[in-house]
Amino acid sequence: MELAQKYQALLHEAQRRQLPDVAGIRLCFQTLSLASAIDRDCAALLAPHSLSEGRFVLLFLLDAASEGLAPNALAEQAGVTRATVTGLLDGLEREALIERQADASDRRALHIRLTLKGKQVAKQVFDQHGRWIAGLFGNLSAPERQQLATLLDKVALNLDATQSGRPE
Amino acid sequence: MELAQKYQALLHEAQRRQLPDVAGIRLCFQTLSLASAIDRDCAALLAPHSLSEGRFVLLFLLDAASEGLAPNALAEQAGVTRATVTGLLDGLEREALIERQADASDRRALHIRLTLKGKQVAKQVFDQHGRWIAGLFGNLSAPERQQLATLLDKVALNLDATQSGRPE
DNA sequence: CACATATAATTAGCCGCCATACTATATGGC
DNA sequence: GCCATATAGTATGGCGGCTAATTATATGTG
Repeated sequence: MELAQKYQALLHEAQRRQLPDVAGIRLCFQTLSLASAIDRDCAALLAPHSLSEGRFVLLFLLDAASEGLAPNALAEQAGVTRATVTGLLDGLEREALIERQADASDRRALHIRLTLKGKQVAKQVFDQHGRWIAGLFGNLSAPERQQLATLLDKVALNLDATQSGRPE
Repeated sequence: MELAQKYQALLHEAQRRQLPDVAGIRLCFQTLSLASAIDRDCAALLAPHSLSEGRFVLLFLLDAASEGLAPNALAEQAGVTRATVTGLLDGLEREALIERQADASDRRALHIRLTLKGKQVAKQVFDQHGRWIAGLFGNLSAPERQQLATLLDKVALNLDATQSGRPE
């Protein structure tokens, strides 16, 4: 695997300094590089539709909610702040994929719905995205996948443990 | 492992729709979630020193170059654009960790060096960072680490293959 | 030497994330 | 009903990534 350039530079230096556990550093950088590569690949897939990952997530959530959703519900489900949702919705509205409608029972609130165009793009993109993501681990056997999932879980567990133990 | 909120929402919906290969989707989200968690953990470690990951990388590279480095060299090694380096250096300069000096032989160019404060912070942070990163995979056995590395490499290989095969 | 081209560092604008503040509105207790 | 508090969506500014443009400088060719 080719590590992202910054990780190559850092790793090269870690080796030069003969830091302990260079292999652990390398493993970390492998994980991060792979994640970056996946993100980059995903972005390339979404860009022709004028979508970013953030916009894609909102599109997906809205497609699943026939009655529309309020921005704060979108924020909750997407795991970002309301402020961020405003910007993402601005982009989607600019592309005529969504429309903002007033809420009848709460003058502060909005309902966000997909336009017809939005629904069409959604259908197209989800199909494409689904096929792409299904192929990501396509060269791993079922046992290998299980193995990978278990190992990732184990690392995440360690991360959670060290994080909660941090005296901050 | 607890997936990032947006992935939980997407996965929930993928399950609801009975998409094929939900396990593959889940595996992808596990990888991305772990990477995000590592990034977040790293950011928490660096923040008390007024450093972000980007700044840390530059600090590290500069610490390794006793004669200083030019911004374009930093950009190359860090794998970002010169424009991005300018912003990062601005931040580091603001914190008095670096100084910009004119290059005697090329009026367009600069030399970037660590200040004394910069060297001290660097020493402290690298020590801390090294211990942190060494502990990341601390709960994996040596064979498990090897396994994880191999699996990550394999996925990355697949990603590279599908990417170069893309007719763009 | 003149000039076309390339390069260095920075600026400006876009994007997506955050936190904070703001304006308008809703809620609940007294 | 009044008022303190909370909430909805947005604006603003910071940050770090990008691209393209800019100004100053360097290079190479004829």
